[in-house]
Amino acid sequence: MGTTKLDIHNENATTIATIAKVLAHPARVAILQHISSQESCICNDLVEEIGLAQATISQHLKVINEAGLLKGDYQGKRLCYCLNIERFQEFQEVLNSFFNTTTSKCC
Amino acid sequence: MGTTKLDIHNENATTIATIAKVLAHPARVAILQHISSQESCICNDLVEEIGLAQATISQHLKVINEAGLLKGDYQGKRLCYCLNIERFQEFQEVLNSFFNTTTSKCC
DNA sequence: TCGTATTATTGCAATATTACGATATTATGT
DNA sequence: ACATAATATCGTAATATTGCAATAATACGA
Repeated sequence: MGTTKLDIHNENATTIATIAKVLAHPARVAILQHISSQESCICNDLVEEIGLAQATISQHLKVINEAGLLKGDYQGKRLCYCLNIERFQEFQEVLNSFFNTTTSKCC
Repeated sequence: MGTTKLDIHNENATTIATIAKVLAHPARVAILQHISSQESCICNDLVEEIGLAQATISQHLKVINEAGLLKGDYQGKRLCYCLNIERFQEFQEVLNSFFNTTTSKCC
């Protein structure tokens, strides 16, 4: 008991849920916004900006990265994560497709 | 430890995360899709459709309802939940606003 | 190569979520 | 009011997520 029954749901619903899950934590949303606002992203800045421990930020970044939302590159001594805007737009399209095909014919 | 530090994040990020959280489970996405596809929604149908126990469906419905996504109304003997399309579109707008203001200037 | 600075990983603790059976509640028809 | 059908809530168990300190790994400059 307690395990999410991913297998019983249709692929579309699972895809949408997976995407939404990445955005389902304010720290990750804030990280994405911060990355977006910078020319380059330095984790240490994030620690100050978001107000969580370095280890926690690193974990959230991992989730974001595993979702394909980061393009990693090194800049000088510091690791630079950048937003994978193509993948990000893909997220937007999937969600918009869900919103646009979900209507109300009742009440 | 372990508690989500909601308070430290900006209101915007928290709003987006809260909305995303509702969609972050395939059962809830599937429920929304099913409600959308029907003229009326009966929980018992959902149990068959989604493949989860009645109690579990009821719990997910509660989450969806507390997010303001349902307009409840009774139809005969059976409780009829309908999609609150205005609120649903609000969700879409909030997420789109996030997507549209999050860009990439790096890499 | 060595020291330093930065990021990732590990280990652990606490809270949150998910799921379901059992039970309570509620609405409807008789 | 009573029986029935449908939905909500409670209690419990299991998994998932979040968070951080400590530690490991990595990149860079001297």
